[in-house]
Amino acid sequence: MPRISEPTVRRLSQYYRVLREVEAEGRRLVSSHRLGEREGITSAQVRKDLSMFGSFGRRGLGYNVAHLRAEICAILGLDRRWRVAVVGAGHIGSALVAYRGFAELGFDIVAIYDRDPDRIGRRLGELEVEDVGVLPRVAPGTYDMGVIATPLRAAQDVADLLVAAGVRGILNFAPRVLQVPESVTVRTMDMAVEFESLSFELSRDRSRRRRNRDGA
Amino acid sequence: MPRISEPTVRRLSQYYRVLREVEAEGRRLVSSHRLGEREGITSAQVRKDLSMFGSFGRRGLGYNVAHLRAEICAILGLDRRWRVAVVGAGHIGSALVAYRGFAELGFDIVAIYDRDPDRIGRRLGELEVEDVGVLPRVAPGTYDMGVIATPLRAAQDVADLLVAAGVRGILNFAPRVLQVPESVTVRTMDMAVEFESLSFELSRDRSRRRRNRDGA
DNA sequence: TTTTGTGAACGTGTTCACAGCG
DNA sequence: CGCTGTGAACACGTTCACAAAA
Repeated sequence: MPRISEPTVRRLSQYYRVLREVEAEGRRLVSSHRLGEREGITSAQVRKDLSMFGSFGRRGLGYNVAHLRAEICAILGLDRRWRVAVVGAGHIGSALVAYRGFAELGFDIVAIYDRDPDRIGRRLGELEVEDVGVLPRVAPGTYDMGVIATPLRAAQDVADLLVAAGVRGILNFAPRVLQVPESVTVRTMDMAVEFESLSFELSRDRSRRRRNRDGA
Repeated sequence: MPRISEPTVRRLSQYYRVLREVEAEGRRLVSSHRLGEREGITSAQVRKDLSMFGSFGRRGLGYNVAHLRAEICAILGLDRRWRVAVVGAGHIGSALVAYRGFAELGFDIVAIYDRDPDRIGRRLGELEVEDVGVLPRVAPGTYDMGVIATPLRAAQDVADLLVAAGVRGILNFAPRVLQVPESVTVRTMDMAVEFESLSFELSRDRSRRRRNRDGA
């Protein structure tokens, strides 16, 4: 199996989304063209991405929707459930706990922590906000992933706590690059960067605009 | 001025952040090495990025912090204020309105809309939730940018409304690629893609792990 | 004929390495 | 000597174009 690039993984996620839609529409087969179209991806790119993992299609016909969906599901590691701990019970943390879409994909938010005594003990859906002080005492392996939804100043400390608790992946909402061991993967959602990239684009001369790219 | 790539713009945003920190620390000069270090960017990359816009440094010394900060501020279009309308007064929309960090960068959230009668009229900080039905009647130019923080099914309709209202940039939290005219720029924050890219990474054999990348 | 799978060509972004200047 | 600015080399991702298969 060749090295898989980050853009390829992100697109697999998009194909997976389209496949679920297409499956719901009752189609049995889908071409690389149709598969990429909805997400603005060329058919050549779709075929190249999929060919990294095997030959899933049939020449002249396309891909079997159910089969390809199952393959990508396994490739992305979505054929199991992931236990996620959220740290920070502010707006973002609450939003994540309230949103049901992640559980559908296999990501169960099983705990939410905060430092603020006013928040500790409050109910959020099925969960009760726990004191982040007890996080260092959870058994390793309790959580697979952590989400950092705290103010900036707490982010690195929380990252350290999550790493100590044995998480192997972190989704970070704080606008800062986190120091973590090589064995831990971090993805940062940086809204400031997105806003600023919009303002850069809007500040440019209209006449020299390029194709409208979308991070999707 | 050469064509500026998307990764370069995102890094400018990161340099800008470091420069504000470094300025607060009272430093007058900063080297390309120090400037990139905190965000995990090499000094060569820093110099290359900056050289796209001019020669801001002094050989043997580095860059003047205040001056470079002002230059990047202008390049990113942060030397003015941007009027932002948020559509969707759920958790994400509320989080954006409550967070003060964006105003510091020049992004003023000046309105929040929703469709739900239970939410319309409610106060969120300084704002009152307005009926999204009145959005088509705002004067063009009232908003520079829009944020889509609605459920998936409403996203494209809201995008159309925002475009009709004359916004030129959209920050989209719905997991879907939006159809907009070429003159409008969209950036999508897709949490499902981020979660799935984490699960892909965590599912891979540890031994073949690569350098830990961070989208920052 | 349709559509995949894929090497080869291409384009773009990153890194190297060093000349140039302070 | 230190650090920037930058062409040249390199690595990587995308697109092309076509043989192969249904």
